[in-house]
Amino acid sequence: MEETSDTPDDELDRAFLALADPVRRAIVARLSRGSATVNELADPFPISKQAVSKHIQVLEQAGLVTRTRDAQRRPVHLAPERLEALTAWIDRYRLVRESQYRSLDALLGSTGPGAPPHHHAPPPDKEHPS
Amino acid sequence: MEETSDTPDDELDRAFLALADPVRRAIVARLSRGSATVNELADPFPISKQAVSKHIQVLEQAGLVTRTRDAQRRPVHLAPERLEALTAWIDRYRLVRESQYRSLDALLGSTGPGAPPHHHAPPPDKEHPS
DNA sequence: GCCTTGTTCAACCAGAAGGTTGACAACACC
DNA sequence: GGTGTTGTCAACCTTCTGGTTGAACAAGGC
Repeated sequence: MEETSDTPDDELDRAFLALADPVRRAIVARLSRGSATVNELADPFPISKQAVSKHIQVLEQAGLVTRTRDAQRRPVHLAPERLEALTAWIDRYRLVRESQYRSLDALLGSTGPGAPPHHHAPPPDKEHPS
Repeated sequence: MEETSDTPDDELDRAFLALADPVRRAIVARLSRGSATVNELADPFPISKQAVSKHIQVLEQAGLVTRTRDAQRRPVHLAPERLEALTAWIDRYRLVRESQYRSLDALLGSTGPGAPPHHHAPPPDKEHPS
């Protein structure tokens, strides 16, 4: 069981943070139907183009979109691999594995922030998620 | 506007935002192996318990964890449904249809200044493709 | 009743996020 | 060459976030 097999913490940070904004999610949704330019992306939103440009930069730094150059236009394309990395992360924890692991790990030992936790062996409480 | 059927924007906001922090992701990872109390969760992190308590509140408001009461303890449990809602959202956009992708060139070529004619004929989905 | 454990509340602070406006670079068109 | 479109950069403002410390509340144990 490897955590973060190919996705560093920073990248997960940026990717989740990028999707934590409705404007950026709408941009992703729109890009999934085809690439678009900044103006096209900015059009449906009541905010300035500069703000949308910033959103796109956030998405780009998160690895969720890429950009090419076509004259003065900078078309934006969705980069689905990063989205798959997110589902990969989530899928590791969607399934709550209970009984057998609980005895091993109720506490933890060696984890700093940013590193996935390991296990220890202290007094587990017996609450199960309904 | 039929957002209420699936996952409202606010909930997605909170859920993605909650996962955009390495401490909170580590808490989720930890909880996937079994429920834990605030003290247990706070132990591996170099931050105060109050800070961890805040993180847990963020996760709770995001619907990612639930809490019960056990004497003076407040054990925290993972709530996998919300995680599945996130993968459900992502899965809508992971798949980029190639035909539209290819039509990028046509789009770029035809979208003139003044930008009136968007000629995307095959829009199978709107905001939420199933 | 009092003390200990577990958790939260309140006030506060530094830094980042998201928005604005204005100016400017790059390129196309006339 | 001048004009206009596309997009970004810079400065600025406001709000939110993540952290701190210190005190307070809740439930058992003595």
